[in-house]
Amino acid sequence: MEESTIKLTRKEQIFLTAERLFKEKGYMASSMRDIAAELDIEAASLYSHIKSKDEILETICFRMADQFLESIAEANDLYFNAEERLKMAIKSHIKILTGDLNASSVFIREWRHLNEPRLSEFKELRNKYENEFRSILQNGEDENVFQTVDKKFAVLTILSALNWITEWYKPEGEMTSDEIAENLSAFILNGLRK
Amino acid sequence: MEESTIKLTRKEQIFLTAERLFKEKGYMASSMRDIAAELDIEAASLYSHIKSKDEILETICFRMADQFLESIAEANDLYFNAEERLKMAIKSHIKILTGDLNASSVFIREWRHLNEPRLSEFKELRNKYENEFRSILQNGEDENVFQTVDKKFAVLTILSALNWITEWYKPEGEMTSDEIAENLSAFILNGLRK
DNA sequence: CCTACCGATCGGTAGG
DNA sequence: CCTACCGATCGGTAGG
Repeated sequence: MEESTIKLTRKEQIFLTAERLFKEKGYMASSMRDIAAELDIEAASLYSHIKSKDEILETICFRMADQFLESIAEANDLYFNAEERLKMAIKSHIKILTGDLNASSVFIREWRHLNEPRLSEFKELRNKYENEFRSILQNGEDENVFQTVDKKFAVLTILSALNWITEWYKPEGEMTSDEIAENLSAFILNGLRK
Repeated sequence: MEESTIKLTRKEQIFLTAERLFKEKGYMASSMRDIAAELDIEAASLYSHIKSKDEILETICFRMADQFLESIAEANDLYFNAEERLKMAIKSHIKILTGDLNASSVFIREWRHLNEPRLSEFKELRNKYENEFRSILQNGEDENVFQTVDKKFAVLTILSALNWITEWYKPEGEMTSDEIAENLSAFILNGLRK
């Protein structure tokens, strides 16, 4: 595990531990004392490295949001037709998810516990990301390659299928991350193509 | 709203209020005092009608689980070919979800906070339900109507797309529950057919 | 990074 | 259904 073999700052160790606990038990059910115990220190000592429990959740959620937004910008830069853009966007999304399951789960499930104004900022980033997907579907429709569908509805359906991966994916499992990406993008493209 | 116009037992009012709060803020972030305040009574008074906070969550989760299991049994009873079975199973699933968004959200998101042994019982029911879907996909493959796919993977993908509806569906929105069911079952069937 | 501690809040009970 | 209350636990601070 990274936590024990690679040298990380205490702050990063705190984030990694929190991600794991937040995924397992949820943000509200994980106490600062739980996190501290995992690191063999006292709860009060955490506050030498971080400002608050809120800060941990914020850091996790916004780091993930940034990664997702970067990856779709890259897909749009690299490709110019809708089908390849969507294929890469789906694969990158899955790569990010499976590359850090703990942080991804927190990003997907626990963002509701962000406080304002961070909560609104987060929702805005999410919306921006969904918008990029909607644009790709529109591209495909304009190119006469994709069917005419309700974009909002289609994007939410696609992203839900992708995000659910964090609920069942096991790195030791039968399917590799790439196989999942291949299957899912084929399934989705198949459903969208004319 | 049902809560004010139809006469309900106090116990049912407590469940309805809890479903709404658990959906909005999550189980852990909703206190017994929050629930009581919504009903204009003291927290201690809740305990004349229910045994514990746990009991509320259990009731919500298992009621929903029972509904889903009944609905798929009905689909299997009424139809004998895979395509019709799956179509009805999808539509019934969506009807249950949109028919009670609060309870459905709790069922989907908050079951993790069940305690043993109820947690294991719940997971078993969930697995039973997923198994019924897997059987239908197998039927379709045997009938030479559906493609050969990884059933576990396909069912999780289908259910995730269905369940995500609770995150964005608004009864006042543009799409009716039936339209969503129609679109989604067409999309899924399209992806599965040979 | 620790000891010692704070005020707030939690689920729940006793007794009426 | 309420008053009065319990022990436990929470996020966080002061001061070293």
